[in-house]
Amino acid sequence: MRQGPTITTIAERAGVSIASVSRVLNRLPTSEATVRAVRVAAEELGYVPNSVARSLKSSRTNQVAFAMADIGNPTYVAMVRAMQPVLKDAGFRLILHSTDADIDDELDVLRRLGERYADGLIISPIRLTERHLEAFAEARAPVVVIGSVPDGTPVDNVRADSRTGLRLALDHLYALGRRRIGFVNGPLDTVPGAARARAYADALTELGLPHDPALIEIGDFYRADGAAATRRLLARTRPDALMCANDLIALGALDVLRAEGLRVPEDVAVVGTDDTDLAPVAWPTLTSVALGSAERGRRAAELMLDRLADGDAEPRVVTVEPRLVVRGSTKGTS
Amino acid sequence: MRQGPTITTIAERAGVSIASVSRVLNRLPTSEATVRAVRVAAEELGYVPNSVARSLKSSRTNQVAFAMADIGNPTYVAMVRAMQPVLKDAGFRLILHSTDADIDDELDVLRRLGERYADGLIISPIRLTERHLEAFAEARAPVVVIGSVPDGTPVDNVRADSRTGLRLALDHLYALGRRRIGFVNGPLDTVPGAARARAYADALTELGLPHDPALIEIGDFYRADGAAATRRLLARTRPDALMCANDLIALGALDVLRAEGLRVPEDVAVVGTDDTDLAPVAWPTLTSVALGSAERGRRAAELMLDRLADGDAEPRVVTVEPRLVVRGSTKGTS
DNA sequence: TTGTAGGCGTTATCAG
DNA sequence: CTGATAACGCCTACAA
Repeated sequence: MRQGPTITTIAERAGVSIASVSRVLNRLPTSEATVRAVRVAAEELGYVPNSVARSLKSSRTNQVAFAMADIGNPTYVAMVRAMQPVLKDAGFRLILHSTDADIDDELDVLRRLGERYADGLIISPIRLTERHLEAFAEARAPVVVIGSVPDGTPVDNVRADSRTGLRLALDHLYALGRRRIGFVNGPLDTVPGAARARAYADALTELGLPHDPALIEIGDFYRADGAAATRRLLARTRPDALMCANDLIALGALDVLRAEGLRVPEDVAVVGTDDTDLAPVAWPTLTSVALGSAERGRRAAELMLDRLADGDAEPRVVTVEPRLVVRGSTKGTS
Repeated sequence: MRQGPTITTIAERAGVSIASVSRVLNRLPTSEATVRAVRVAAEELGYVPNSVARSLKSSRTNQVAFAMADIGNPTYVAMVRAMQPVLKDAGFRLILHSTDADIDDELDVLRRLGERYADGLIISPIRLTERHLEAFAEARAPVVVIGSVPDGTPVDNVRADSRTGLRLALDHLYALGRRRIGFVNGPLDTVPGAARARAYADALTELGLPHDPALIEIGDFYRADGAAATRRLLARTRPDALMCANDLIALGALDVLRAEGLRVPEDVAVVGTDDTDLAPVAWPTLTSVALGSAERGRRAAELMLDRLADGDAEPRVVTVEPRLVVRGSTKGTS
C-alpha cells in the first residue's frame, strides 16, 4: 500500500526524460536502448499507470454507469449480468447506481454525468417525468434509456414490447379455454405499469373479450403487494386465469390462491411477466412472459459502445422481442 | 452534450480569479460579493465540477470496487444490495467486476487497483491461492476480503461461520430423527467447498454419527451439477436427509428427489446453504443455513469505510453469525 | 530519436 | 479577502 511510482520516477531511474518514458509506455517509435531501459525500470518499480491522470488528459474514463431502481430486482440483475461482458470486452468498467426509484436521485445521477466520472450512462427509470426528458436533452455524456421514451428524445432507446408479450400470454390462456382473465398490475404511473395496462386492454379487445373492471387490481411490484391485490380481486370476483405484471406479483398470487384452496392451473391459471430466475423455481413452476431483460441489457451496452465510438449518429431505437415461456402454472403440473 | 464550463470560464464571467471560484465552490471564507458573483456565474453556465481533475489533485476517486465471481449469483447480489446503501451514504460509488472465478482476472483487478480508479477493493475470491495472498500484500489501495484468509494477511476480513452453520443444520436434522445425513458439496479446492467439507465432518463427529464416504458427493455449485451429484449419491445409497452446500445445489437435489418419487421431507429432508431469495420460493420451501450474505456485504463496506478513514489501523476480522431458517423441506409442508 | 514545456481542471500555498 | 502560481500524473506538440 506504499505510494506508487510515476513516470517521473521511472525517468530518473532509467536516466531518460518523462517524454521518452511516455513514448515507450505508449509504444511510440523509440530506440531499442531507451525501450529496454524504461521497461526494466518500470518493471523493477512495479509501475502502474494512473488512470485518473490519463483520464484528465484524454477526457475518457473507460467507465460506463448503469442506474436502476433496485439492484435486488432480478430483472435488473439480469440486465447487469448481460451488460457486464459486453462492456468488459470493450475495456470498460461498470459502475452501479441504485436509485430506489427516487426521481431526484435519478436526475441527480444524470446531472452528475457532467462530473465526467463515467463516459456514458445507461438508465432504466421506473417512472418517466418531464424533468427526465429535459435532463436527457441536457446530459453532458451519452445516455441510453431502457424503457420506452417518446419519439424524438435525443437518446438511444431499448424497448420491451409488452403489447406483444401480453398478447402472447392472453392468446395462450384463451387457447386453454380461459375467458375470465384477471390482471394484477403495478402502479399506473410507472413506465411498465402503464404499458402493461394498455397492452392488457388491447389484448382483450383483440380477443373479443369483455372489459370487466372487476377483473383488474393494482398493487405495487412486490410479492406482498401482489398477494394483497390478488386477495382484493378474489374477494369480489372469480377469474379462471390471472395475468400478473411481474413475477414477484405472480408469486404473491400463487401464495393467495394456495391459501384459498384454489388449484393452479386447474381452477386458476397464472402467468407472470419478466421470466426471472424465480419462475422456474416456483411451485407450480410459473409460466411467464419473457420481455428479454438480459437481451435488453446487452443491447443497451452495445448501443452505448456504438455511441461512444460515434457520438453524432442518429439516436437509435431497439425493440426486443418478447417470448412466452410456458410452465406448470398454466399447463398441467411440472 | 456540449463542452462544459470550467472554473476558468466562471472566473472570467464573474470577473474574479480561479482561486476565488474554487474557494466559493468549496465554501471557504469569502466576501459576500464574490460569493454572489461566482454563484450567479456558475448557475448561468450550468457548471458541474470535474471529478477527474479533483481526483487527480486529491488522489481520491470516491469509488469503491467490488469483485465477485458472478453478478448473477444470488449470494453476491445480496452482498451488493447490502453494500450499496452503506457506500452511497458515505458518498462513494460502487464499481462492479465480474471475474467468472478466473484467478488471473482477479489478480488483474488487484494489480489495476494501482491505476487508482477506485479508493479501495472489496473482493470475494472463490479460490484463494498463494498468488492472491501476495497480491493482497502488494495492493496499492485498501482491500477487504469476504471469505476467510489466513491469520496475518494484511487485509480486513469478513468471514462466514460455516462450521456453526452446518452444525445448526445437522442438529436440526438429528433432532428430527435423521441419522443418514448425506452431503452434496461443491469443489473442495474452493474456499466455501473446503470450509463446508470440514464443517460437515466436524458436525458428524460431534453428533456421534459415523463417517460414511458413500454419503458424500461433490459437484459444482449450480443446479444442474447439484442434480447430477444427487443422482450419483442416490444410485449407491439411501440417505434420510441431504445437506447441500448452497441453495442452487439444493434445488437440483429437490428436482431429482421428486423425479425419483421420493417425498420431501418425509423420505428425505433437504437443507440448503446461503438462504437466497430462491429458498422461500422453492417447493417445498427450502430450509436453508443463512450465512448472512447481506450482512457480510454490509460489514465489508463498513470495514472499507473505516479503513479509508484510518489507513493505519490494525487489520480487522469480522465473523458473521449463521442462522438456520427452517422451512418445508425439513419440517411438514409449507 | 530525444528532451523541454505547456496544458488537462482542481486544489492549495503563498504573497499582496 | 484575493490573486498569482505551483502542483497532481500524464500526453504531445515543438525544438533540438
